[in-house]
Amino acid sequence: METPVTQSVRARARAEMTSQIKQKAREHLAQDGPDLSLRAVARDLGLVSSAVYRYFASRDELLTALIVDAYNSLGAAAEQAEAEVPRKDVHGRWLALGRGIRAWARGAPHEYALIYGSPVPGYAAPRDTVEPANRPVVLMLAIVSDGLGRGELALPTGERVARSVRADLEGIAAGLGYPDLPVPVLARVMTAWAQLFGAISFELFGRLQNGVFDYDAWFDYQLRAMATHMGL
Amino acid sequence: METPVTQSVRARARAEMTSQIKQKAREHLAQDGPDLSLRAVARDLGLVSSAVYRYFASRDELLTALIVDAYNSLGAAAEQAEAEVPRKDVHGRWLALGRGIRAWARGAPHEYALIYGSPVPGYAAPRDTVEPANRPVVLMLAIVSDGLGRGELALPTGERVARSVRADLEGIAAGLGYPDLPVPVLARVMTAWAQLFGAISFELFGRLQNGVFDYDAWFDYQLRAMATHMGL
DNA sequence: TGATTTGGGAGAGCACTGCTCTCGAAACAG
DNA sequence: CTGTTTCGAGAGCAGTGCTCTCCCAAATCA
Repeated sequence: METPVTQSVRARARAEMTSQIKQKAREHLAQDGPDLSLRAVARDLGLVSSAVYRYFASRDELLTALIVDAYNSLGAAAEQAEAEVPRKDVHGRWLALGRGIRAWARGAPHEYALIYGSPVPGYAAPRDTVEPANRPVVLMLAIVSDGLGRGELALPTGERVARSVRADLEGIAAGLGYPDLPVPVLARVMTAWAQLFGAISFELFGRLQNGVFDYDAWFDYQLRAMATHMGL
Repeated sequence: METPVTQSVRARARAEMTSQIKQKAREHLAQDGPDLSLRAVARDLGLVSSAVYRYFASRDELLTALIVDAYNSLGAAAEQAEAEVPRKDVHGRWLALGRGIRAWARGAPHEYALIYGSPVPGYAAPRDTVEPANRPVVLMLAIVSDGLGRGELALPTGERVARSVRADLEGIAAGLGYPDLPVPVLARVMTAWAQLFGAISFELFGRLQNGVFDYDAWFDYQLRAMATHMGL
């Protein structure tokens, strides 16, 4: 019942090399922008370009790996930030979640651009990415769900939601493990999710330059505004 | 006092060629994604690659020209859509504006990605782009300003805006020609602007695939939600 | 142990890219 | 008609993604 050590040596070397390539690629991405050069990565690792193809079948596959990693990294950061707030403080949990996501994005803007910027040409999101990509949304649903259970969520009233939208939202919520959330709440959460993404993108992509200077405060304002919108 | 016809011939030919290059570039962008190949554009025009450099100093400069055009195209589409609604119907004007922007984006997704996706590596927004880029925001301010004047805008109450945010927002509004709008209104308009952008980006970049199917209805819901948020 | 399969790096090479340079011809100006 | 400007052609450079062959060392099997 021993682990196959011999194979493990090779496997470990391979895993090591793979993560080294990804790491160098991330550095190049941060340094030289999104036009990632496989050859440059190989050079920095003392490799010849063709050697990299033993680990990634193409440049796109490398990028896909980086995208998957970025989704997971963002998801972990979001979950950790949110977890540090007492469960009963649903408003604080939302703020922490938003701030955590923004902090991660500011710390790794190129990886943020990778997953939330314009999609890469040849790239079609593989199955690996959809689950980690949903982690922040799942967190949002968990927060409003808790708020609802604790009676700390103001249910939206007078909400008119088209039937098709209702169906779509119910499908999404069911797929993410929250089949019982009221549709108006879902609608507002998804609206806030788009707002959050838009706010961060505006900041990181420089769309507010020479207009907003105190980005921290502006982002916080928006977080609170959407909290109110969601009834938190 | 005649126009210099002789020079005009050359100038016209040059303008013609310039716009042909841009047009073909747009087609390639739509066909083959954002990795625009100058040589391919030249080939399609029966030119050798170096000839293109008589018109654009670099690939980046061509892209910049396309970006400026895209901003203006979007601005014009937004203004036209908004103009078709009676002035007194401020709610309808907001809906028309949002739908117009989305329609333009869906009709030219690659140009939308060019201006609202991740920024191009070497590219720093030149002065030419900031004015056309602001046109949609100016429209939004015009709508809420009209709504305020006509008493059709519900002023937000209980809004707490940090001092630095207040200053930033006032600066933005003043720079866009609406120095007298109340800060809470401004804050909500800018929040809605980010939401609008986020909603369109999610749709176009496929971030809601297998979740939302009736994109029209979902977008309309969000537009109405943000209208309420702005007091329209 | 010895033979053999396998993994992975090196190197050459192909087609492509952005960009620069020189050259020549046409269009313009005086 | 002469000189100048404009602009396309072509060659060439350095870089790219990717493929192929070669080859060696390490792991596997007999």
